[in-house]
Amino acid sequence: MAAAFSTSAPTLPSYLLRHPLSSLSTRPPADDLAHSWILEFILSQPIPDWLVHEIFLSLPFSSCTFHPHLRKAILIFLIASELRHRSLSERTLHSLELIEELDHLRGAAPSNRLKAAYCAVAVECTASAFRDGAADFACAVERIWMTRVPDIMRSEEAAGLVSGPLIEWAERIRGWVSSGVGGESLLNRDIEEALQLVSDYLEEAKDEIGPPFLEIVAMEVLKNKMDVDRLAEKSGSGLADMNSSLCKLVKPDKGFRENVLGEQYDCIAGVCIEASKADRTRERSGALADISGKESEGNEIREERGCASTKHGDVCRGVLAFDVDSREQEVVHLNNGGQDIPGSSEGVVHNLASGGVCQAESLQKGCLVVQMAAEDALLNAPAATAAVLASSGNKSAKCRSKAITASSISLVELVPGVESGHGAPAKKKCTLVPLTEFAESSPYDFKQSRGDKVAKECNMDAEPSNRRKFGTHHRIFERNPSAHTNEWSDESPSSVGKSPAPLDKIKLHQPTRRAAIPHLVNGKLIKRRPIKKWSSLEENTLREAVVKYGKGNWKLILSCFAKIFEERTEVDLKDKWRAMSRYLL
DNA sequence: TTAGGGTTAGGG
DNA sequence: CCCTAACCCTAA
Repeated sequence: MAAAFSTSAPTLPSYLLRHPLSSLSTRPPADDLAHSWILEFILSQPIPDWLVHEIFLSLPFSSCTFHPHLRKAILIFLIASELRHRSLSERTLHSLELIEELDHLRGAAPSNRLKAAYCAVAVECTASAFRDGAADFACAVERIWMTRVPDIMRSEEAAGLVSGPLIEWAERIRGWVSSGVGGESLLNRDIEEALQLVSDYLEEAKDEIGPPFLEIVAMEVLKNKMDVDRLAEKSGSGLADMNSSLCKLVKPDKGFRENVLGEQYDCIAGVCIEASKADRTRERSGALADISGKESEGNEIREERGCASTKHGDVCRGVLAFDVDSREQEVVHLNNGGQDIPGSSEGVVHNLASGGVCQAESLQKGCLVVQMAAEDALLNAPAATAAVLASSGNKSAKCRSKAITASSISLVELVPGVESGHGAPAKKKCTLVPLTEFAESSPYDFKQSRGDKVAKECNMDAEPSNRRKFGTHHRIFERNPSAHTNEWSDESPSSVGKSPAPLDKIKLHQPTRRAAIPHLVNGKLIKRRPIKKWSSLEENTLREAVVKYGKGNWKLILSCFAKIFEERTEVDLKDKWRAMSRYLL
């Protein structure tokens, strides 16, 4: 269907063409168009950040080039994510710089709110470092005020971030550093002010980029009952499929609803179910999962009531059950032009705090339009979802995609690979590219116009020295080596105070492990971990987890039952299952 | 990250 | 000493 859109775009209704992601002049590779729509839609949904990331990784983008509009949406999402965690870091600064460069590229005037937010974040980062100690403060001043800020002042693209207050702060802080006095006033700063300014800018930015393409399409379909016959007639066979789909969507027959639409809901339901489970695991430090079924109160009820079912007809029960904070829940009936969505008699549980009915409707629209407009990607949605589920915390599983046909999804093989040995054909290296990197990937239109100057090296393993520099300023298409904060990882106590984790890998929750490397204890060399007998709880959990997730998904199982499998490794799980299998045989 | 072979600790 | 469970190593 994406191909149909790309080849017969002139016949598209004008309201579709108004959206940046439908622009003929800036169209990404056809295969990626639908994925861009989906990603843009997903970014706007009230689902956990890590899940957005997982879905993103499951979208088989064929190219590393992204539309500036999509990149801006990603950057806004990343900043919003930090805001939700009440965390402002130099990564926030970096994201704001990237946004300013994107705005500059399209000729948009610098935003005053953006300037204010940038200044506030820069000061807050400095204040935060100041609170951490003199050494951190000195480093932060060096990075932010001696390097970053002068760089943006010099650079053409990010100069729009420079404001009077920023210059004043730069002078003030440099003065403090040189004189050694006066910095104490930084301690009195309130992060709330910075958070509010960033929040204000985000509101403006979200208004500016507007609703997702898919939502606009869905809105039109649902409101105006798009004249699909006329559209199809105009477009010829290219849109015949869309015509057919639209007819079914607007007037869905039972079979279609159950078999096709239901499947889409099934996918999303599955993702959300796992989101709910995994979030519970994370949020409660792994206090999960009495899988014997004793746990049946509060949020868990959602799952037991029906979320766990993935059979058609059941899939809409408790679809959006990813709220883990026991916030108010409400059952909302989805309605499609007076007709219930299949299986929706029980309604959709969703998070009112995140947008209420609109969110449920958005999801509904997304499903409808995804079915209509992104057939290429969404026909593979079950496989993609399976990949998400199978690889939550198990990234390489995506490369193998056991449960997925090879043709169905290329997943994260987005990164130009390294040559394999023995003269074998070059393989794509299965390197995961976090959303942050794609937000920084070069826009295809800009890339073409500027040649290799801005070409992004997608291989995250590449040495920074291989990357083009633009003075000392961190170019929009380069990673920022000084950016701190790893928003995709759960902060572990052991990581506090240490160097930030590399940003090119997603970190999922890891249970604490017993020391495995040979080490000295009281002068005695410990070569291996002490033997820890498996409890019956662990054994039972493992049995049920294998039934649930399948043998071989040890990382996923460990992640889901981190609390129960405390101090176990995925290899331990594998070994134990092997031993148990032997016993059973 | 996983699978499978190898090694080690501990109980009988 | 043997057996088994738990743990380790390493190729793919």
